[in-house]
Amino acid sequence: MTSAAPSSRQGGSARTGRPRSAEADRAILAATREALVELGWPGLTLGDVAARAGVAKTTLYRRWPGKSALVVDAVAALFDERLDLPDLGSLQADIEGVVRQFAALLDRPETKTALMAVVAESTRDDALRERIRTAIVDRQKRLVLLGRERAQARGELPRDTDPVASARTADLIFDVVAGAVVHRTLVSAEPVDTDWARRFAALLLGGLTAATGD
Amino acid sequence: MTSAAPSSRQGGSARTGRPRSAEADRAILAATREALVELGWPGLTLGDVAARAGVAKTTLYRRWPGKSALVVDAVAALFDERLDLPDLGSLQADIEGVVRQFAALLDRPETKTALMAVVAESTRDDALRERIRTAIVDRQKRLVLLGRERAQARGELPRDTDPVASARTADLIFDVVAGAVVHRTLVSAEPVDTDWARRFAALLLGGLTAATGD
Amino acid sequence: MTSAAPSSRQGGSARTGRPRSAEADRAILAATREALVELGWPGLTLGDVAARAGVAKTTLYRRWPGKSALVVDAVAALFDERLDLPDLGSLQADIEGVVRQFAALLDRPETKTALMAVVAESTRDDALRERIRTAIVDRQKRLVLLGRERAQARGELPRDTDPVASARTADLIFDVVAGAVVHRTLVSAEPVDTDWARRFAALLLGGLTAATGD
Amino acid sequence: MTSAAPSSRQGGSARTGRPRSAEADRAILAATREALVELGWPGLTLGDVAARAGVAKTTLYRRWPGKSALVVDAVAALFDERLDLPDLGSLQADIEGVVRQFAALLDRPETKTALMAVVAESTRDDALRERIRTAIVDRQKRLVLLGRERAQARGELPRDTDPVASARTADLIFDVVAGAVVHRTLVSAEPVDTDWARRFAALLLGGLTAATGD
DNA sequence: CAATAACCGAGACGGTACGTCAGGTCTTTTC
DNA sequence: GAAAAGACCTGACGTACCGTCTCGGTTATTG
Repeated sequence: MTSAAPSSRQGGSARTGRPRSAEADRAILAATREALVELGWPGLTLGDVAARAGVAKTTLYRRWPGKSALVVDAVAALFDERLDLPDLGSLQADIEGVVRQFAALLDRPETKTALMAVVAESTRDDALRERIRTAIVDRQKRLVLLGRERAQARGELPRDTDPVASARTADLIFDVVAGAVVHRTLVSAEPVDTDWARRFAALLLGGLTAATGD
Repeated sequence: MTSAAPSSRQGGSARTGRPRSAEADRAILAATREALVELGWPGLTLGDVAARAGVAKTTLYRRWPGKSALVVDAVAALFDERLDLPDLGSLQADIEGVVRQFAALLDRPETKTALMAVVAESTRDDALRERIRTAIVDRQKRLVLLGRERAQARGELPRDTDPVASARTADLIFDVVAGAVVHRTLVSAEPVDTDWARRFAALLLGGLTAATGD
Repeated sequence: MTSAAPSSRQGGSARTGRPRSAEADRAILAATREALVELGWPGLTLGDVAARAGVAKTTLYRRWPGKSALVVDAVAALFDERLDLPDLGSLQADIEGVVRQFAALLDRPETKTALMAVVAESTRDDALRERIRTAIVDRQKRLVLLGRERAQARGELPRDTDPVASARTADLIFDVVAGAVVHRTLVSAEPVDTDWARRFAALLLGGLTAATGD
Repeated sequence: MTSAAPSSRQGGSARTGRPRSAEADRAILAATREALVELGWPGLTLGDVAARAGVAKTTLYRRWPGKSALVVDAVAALFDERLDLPDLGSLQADIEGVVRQFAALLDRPETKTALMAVVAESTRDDALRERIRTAIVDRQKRLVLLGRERAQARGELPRDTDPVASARTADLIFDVVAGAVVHRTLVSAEPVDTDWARRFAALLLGGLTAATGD
């Protein structure tokens, strides 16, 4: 499940000339993550990334529109790699598990420093917001859907009746889970330990099961 | 309820010399908010702020260590002004109310663009993180405490028994509420409308009342 | 007789990449002289020079280490242009001529204000002193050598026997002539008029012819 | 023969109020020389001088109009102290002696770095030029006059007949001697050793005795 | 001996230039 | 025609020093 490709050539009929090096793409994204670890978002410069990747700055600008988009692509791969939903036997356990995975991901220096920054930029850049949505947000909503399916199969949650309400609830849950973990980790700057994960999962689970009707 | 003063002179024994102009502080913070509205976080420069405030750049650097800290102070005042917790008769209504207030605050151009940016910077700057905590986070936790008190008075929530657990729960709720609203607004980039607020409040309320013990 | 080029790329093997604009060099040096005329040495700023030359400040710093070095190069060209030694028929006349030329040069606003300033800076900056020596001092010693040759051809001075002593004497004469004119013009702040030039030339000529041996 | 007092109160009728501290004057001038030695002219700042002297910057500005004037006063005292004209028995020896004294003075870090700088500034500041003239130049012309008197007493030079021509010649000699030594020391940056002093004195002496008429 | 006037230290103030750095673009030569 | 190299323009950065100002407080002379 390879993550987002960089912006492919826009013009349709491009066949002639030297082809773009695929190796360069990998090197650039790896260099970006590496630089992010060492320097953090504010210290990361495209010139430095280019130098680490053994690539000219020009090449970099030919493929990404700027620093933010590059970082989104570099970080998105980590989300695919690091987040999954192993079946832990109960919805409570599954929630705890994904919460702790997500917290661990946010604790990595690459993501910790970069995620809020690109979100901040995205408030003024629609293309960037769209890139974040497709490369990160929408891809990870699968976890919510999968978790609910399993819980329904186990009988922990009722079957969906209205598909529209179902989708809205999934979005709500995603915002609550992701938002709470991000806020705990980056704003409150407190650890997401076993205790917190358990208490958060209990709160969420209580809310989900209490809301019989709506 | 005046919000955080800028970094006062660190040396304790400061009585001599020309005193700092209090007028300048006000002008600088106002200019910062104004510039934030017009230019957004990335476009905001300290030189421009100084010019708008009719103040020299050096004056600005004498009082704040940098752009981020200044913005935190400038924005913190808005949180004090814009967030309160009028008694709407029920916990559900109180939650809905504060959620919508907070969402409205995050929709203002000053905060939308700046808040995530300073949080991003704070991941690499302990002093900045501390400033955010004292100027914004800790101050707004009062809303959670007040809401719970009222709900307890109404009999909607049980009385606290263990003060330690009580404090931990307050923190959890704060992370959930603030995180969910921020994520909905800035990451998912969807509106916090009446419906969402109602459904979120119901979810949270369910979780709170379901968790009898713990 | 084009004067000193600015500091060329230090690394030897530079062939690739965009070459430095030769046009920029000319524009910068011209702008420097122009700014020097209008603002004088203390008022001259590199930012202003860059703006006049239609060039970025960085371009300027890429080629010169600072204000002083730039001014040396800018002024050196004037020395090449403005000083020569037309054959006026006698050593006395030749000395008078070059003295008045030099005084006229020192009376120009570009040189008057800048020359002493860079010499002052050079007392603490070896690289600058070396630049002054190669770009100005050594180049103008040619005038002394040429004048002596002519005088010898006319029989006004004896032929050199010892080349070492000859060089030392040339240096001495250069210091005396240049030093006296500079001191008269800038320190005593009195004009180098016909009378002064004639009396100075007579003094020097007397010294030269009196010293038969060494 | 105490050298120039700093600018006294301009208003005539000042008698009342606290008088200016004479101690401060001494401390400031000493601090100036000290800072000049350590930092050189370009690195010397009035704030630093004030701190060294244990004095407020205000006090300093109350007495001198700026950096240059202060330095002139600080340096002028050295000229008085370090230059004299002991009778060495012949005009040649006297010239050599004063030349070497002057060169030694110019080799001190205070003077080396400061002298050209204030001269440079004086080209744009008439008050400063006047201060240099009265505090330094005119005071040291005494050496020329004294040397000539002695040489006349010894019979090495003819008695003056025309007082006007006599004064003009003294000025010329002063420019030649001071100029040559300054140029040798600061521009050519070569040492004024025994040999150079002897050859220079010989040249000058030759010029003086050759010029019978005129 | 009180009033007054000028001094003093400290340090904040508005300015201005500094030299550096990053973002992007453009121009070469090489592959 | 893409790639590497590197010069280019733009514009902000944070610092330093300038010379002025505003404080609280300290000497002197004058009344």
